[in-house]
Amino acid sequence: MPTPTRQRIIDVANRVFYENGYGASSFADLAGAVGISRGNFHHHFRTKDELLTAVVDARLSSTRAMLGTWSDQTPDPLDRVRRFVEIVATNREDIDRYGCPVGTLTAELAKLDHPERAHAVAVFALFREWLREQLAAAGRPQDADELAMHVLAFSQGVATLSTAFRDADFVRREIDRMNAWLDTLVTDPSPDSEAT
Amino acid sequence: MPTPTRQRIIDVANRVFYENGYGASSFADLAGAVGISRGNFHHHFRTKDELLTAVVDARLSSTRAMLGTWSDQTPDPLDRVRRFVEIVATNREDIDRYGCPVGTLTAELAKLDHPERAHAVAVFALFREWLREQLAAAGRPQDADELAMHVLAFSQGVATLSTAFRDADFVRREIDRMNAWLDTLVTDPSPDSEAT
DNA sequence: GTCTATATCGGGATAGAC
DNA sequence: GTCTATCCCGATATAGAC
Repeated sequence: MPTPTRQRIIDVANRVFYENGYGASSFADLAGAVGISRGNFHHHFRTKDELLTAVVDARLSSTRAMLGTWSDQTPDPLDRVRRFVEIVATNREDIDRYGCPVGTLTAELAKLDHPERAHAVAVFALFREWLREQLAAAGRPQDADELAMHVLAFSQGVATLSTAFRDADFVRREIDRMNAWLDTLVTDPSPDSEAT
Repeated sequence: MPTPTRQRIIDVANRVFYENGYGASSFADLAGAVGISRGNFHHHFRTKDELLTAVVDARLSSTRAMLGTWSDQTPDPLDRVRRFVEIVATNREDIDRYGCPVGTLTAELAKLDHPERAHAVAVFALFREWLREQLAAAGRPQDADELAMHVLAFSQGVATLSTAFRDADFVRREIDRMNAWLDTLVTDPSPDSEAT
C-alpha cells in the first residue's frame, strides 16, 4: 500500500519547514508540494501548529533511529562522537543553504515565542544525551554532559558560519580541530578526578 | 532637535527584526512601535526590503563603532579577543530569548533566499576581520584568519545552544574554555612556522 | 511629513458536496 | 478522503487630503 497522505504531508512539511522556515511556509506551498488540495490538507491537519507538532515528533523519531544506527555500526564510543562531528561535512550542501535543521528551528520558535519551542529543543536533548553516554563510556563520566554540550556547540557554530560564508575548507578545518581535541580527552585526566 | 523619524524607524526595526525575526515583523507592528501611522511609515520606506537594507547598514555602522571602541579601550590584542568572547555572557538574556542578531538574521535570509543575505553576512565579516587583526598582532599572523573563524564559531555555537537550553553555567564554562585556549595560542608554535 | 482611506493580495481556516 | 467554494483577516502597498 502507498504511503498514507498524512505521512506524506509530514515528510513534505519536514523538508519545506527546513528549507523555507516555519513561518514562511504556507499551506498553499505545502499542499502544492504534496499534490493535494488545501481543503484536503486541512482535513489531515486543522492548524499549522498541529502540523509542526507532528513534524517535530517525526524528527525526534528519526533522530532516535539515526543515533541507534550509529551506536550499532560503531563499536568505539569516541568514534561514535566522531561520526556526529562529521555530519557538518556530510550535510554541508544543505547546511550551506538552510543551516542546521535543529538549530534554525529552535531559533525561529524562540523568536516567535512559540509553544512548540520546548518540543523542538527535545531534538537537541536527544543528541546531547547520546553524546553524553558516548563520552562517559569513553572514560569521561565526571564531565560527560559538559563535554557533550561542547561538541554540540561545535556543530552549531560550524553550521551557522557555514551558512554565512559557505566555506568547505573552514568546515574541514574545524572538524579536524575537534577530532584532535577528542584525542586529548582520553589521555588527559578529567577535571575533578583528583577532587573526588 | 529630536531624532528624525527615519532614524527612529531604523532603530525600532533593528530591535523588532531581532526580537521577532524579519519575516514575522509587520509594518503595523513597526509603525505601532515607532508611534506613527502606516501611511507615514511607507513615506520613509516604500518596501520592507528597503528597510532591511537600512537596518543592516545601521548594524554595520554600529558594529564598526563598537569594535573601534574595544580597540581603543583595550591595549592587548588577546584581551580584545577576550572582550569579544565575553559578549555571549554580557548579552545572555537577549541571546536566550532571541539568539545572536547576526547569526539568526543570516540564517533566516538564507532560508528566504533573500538578496540582502550577502549584506547581512558583511556584519560577520566585520567581526572576522577585526578578530583576524587581533590574532595576527598577538603573534599568529600565519593562521590568524583560521583562528578568527574558530572564535566566531565558538560565539555562534554558544549563542544557539544558549537560546535552546538557556543555561548560564554552560555559557560560563564555554567562555572559560575559550579563554584557556586563547592562552595556548601565544605559547604554542603556529602550525606552519617551521614550514616556511 | 503626517495622516486617513483604500486597493489588492495571500494567509489560515471552515462548510459542505462528492 | 478528497475536492471546490468561501470566509475572514492581516499583510504590503498606494492615493491623496492636510
